Amino acid sequence: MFESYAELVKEKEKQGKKTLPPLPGAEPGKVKTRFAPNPDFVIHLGNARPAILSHEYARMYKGKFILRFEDTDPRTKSPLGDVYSLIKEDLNWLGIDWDEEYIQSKRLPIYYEIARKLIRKGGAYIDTCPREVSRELIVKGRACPTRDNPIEWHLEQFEKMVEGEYGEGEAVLRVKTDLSHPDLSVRDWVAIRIIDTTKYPHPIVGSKYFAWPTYNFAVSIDDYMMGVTHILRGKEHQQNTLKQMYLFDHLEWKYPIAIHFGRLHLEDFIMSKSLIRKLLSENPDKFWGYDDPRFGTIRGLRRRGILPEAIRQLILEVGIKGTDSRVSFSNLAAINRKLLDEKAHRIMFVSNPLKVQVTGFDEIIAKIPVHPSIKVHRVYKVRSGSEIWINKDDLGHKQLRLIGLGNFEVDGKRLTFIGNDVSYAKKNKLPIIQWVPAESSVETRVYKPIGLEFEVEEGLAEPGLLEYKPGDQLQFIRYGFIRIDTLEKPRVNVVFSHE
RNA sequence: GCCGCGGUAGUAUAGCCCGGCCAAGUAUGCGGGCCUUUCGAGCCCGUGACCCGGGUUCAAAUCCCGGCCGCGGCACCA
Repeated sequence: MFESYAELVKEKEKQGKKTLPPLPGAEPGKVKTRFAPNPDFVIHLGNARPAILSHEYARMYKGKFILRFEDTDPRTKSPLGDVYSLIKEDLNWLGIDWDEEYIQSKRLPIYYEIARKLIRKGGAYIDTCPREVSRELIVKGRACPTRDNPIEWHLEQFEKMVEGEYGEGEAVLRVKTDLSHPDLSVRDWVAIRIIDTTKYPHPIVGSKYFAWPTYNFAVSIDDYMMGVTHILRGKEHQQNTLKQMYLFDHLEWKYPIAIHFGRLHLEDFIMSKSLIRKLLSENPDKFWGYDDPRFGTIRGLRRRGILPEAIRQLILEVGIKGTDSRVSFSNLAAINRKLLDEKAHRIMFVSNPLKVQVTGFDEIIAKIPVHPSIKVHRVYKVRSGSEIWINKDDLGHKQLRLIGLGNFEVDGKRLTFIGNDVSYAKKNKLPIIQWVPAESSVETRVYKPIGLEFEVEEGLAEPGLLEYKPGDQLQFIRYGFIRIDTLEKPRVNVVFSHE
């Protein structure tokens, strides 16, 4: 157990890790945070912010972290059955583990129980006015006349709502707040409404329930009952915090500490759930799915070759500021590059290939280092007079050095060996270039995400590429980092991560 | 329109609560150098910011007021 925040920080720094600013009101061992996604879509980089920060703070203070699925709207934000597990996969991949897991749709009886309690306390009422009528009254600072009915009446109507005797729009449970609050949505906000689940079945509980809690109602109850001490979420929830506080007051509960941070935009990437959904349904041939590397979804970034640790570092760096952050991809790439560089194996890949002949020696055993800091090599035997592929653009020099082969003099499409001295190459600033043996190259297609498009580049890689499998991340020498995506017979498809 | 939050270098962030040690730290980017028997990296040096205007004070990035700009919310969505 740590005595203070200062010690927590010291401990972290000892491990060489980035630290977050202290969490207000946090006591080591007692912090409890949660990440509460709506399973209507896979999570993206923006969602990773509350997830990673909440998790990080919980771990930092040796507290608990909860994963909670907020799936209480089968009508307009219909949860998708497979998304629950996809989100869990994404979180695991990000290195997030959780101590407790809940699904709100399985907790409706709990919300009903609290609703009854709240009605008995006079903190909520059943509104059976037509929706437009209630609306007009609330705008004027008044309310549906049923607000003043006796508590017994409300309790009865509530049971009718639960039993399914009311149809959609015929009755709602409202929390009493302040009918003169400047924000109209705060005035007597809706806690429970009817959703006809015979028309909109819920992927988990089907058509079992008709009375569904709204976000604010379910969140409040869960945060209280689960003992959440700190709520970290985006500033789009600021008004919700206000609404929820009325409920906490009615029930005499203490509100957790809430922190609202700004939005996180990754420039040039689509993060909007609705837009991605639309693109996928309208262009099924153009996009690859939730994990298309052109999308800012967590799985998209993974397929692009972004490491989970890079995402974590970015989020920790951005922190809990209230302002929006516009992060460029090159910034994320810079973090990723640093992590990738020390472990990505090197492969010689030639784009824009041109066949040339090498002469002026007998036979050279070219040793290509798998990685500059490892003493393992791939070996290619090259005889004088044989052909290799190099990038056409590299031919514009008088002399050049071919990695592992030596220094050469350029004469048209013929390269003549002039020595193997590296210092000569350095001294004369010869470009040190990659090449691929002509008789055993690997056809390679590179997909470079550019906005919503792919720039496709065909090229040839050295045979060593075949030692790797989809998902492996490599550096194509003088080209950039790539992630092997799929193997298509003789061809290898890779996704370009970044330079 | 109403309500709320915020504005530090190209980008991101520290500092702001508890004014002085901040002629503002860090990362990335950019420029230059060094090292290395091969790409990359690493190391060193340099570049560059407190939205504007008033006020309080011996002293303001930090406190107060006004303006401007950005963002969020104003659902029987989450």
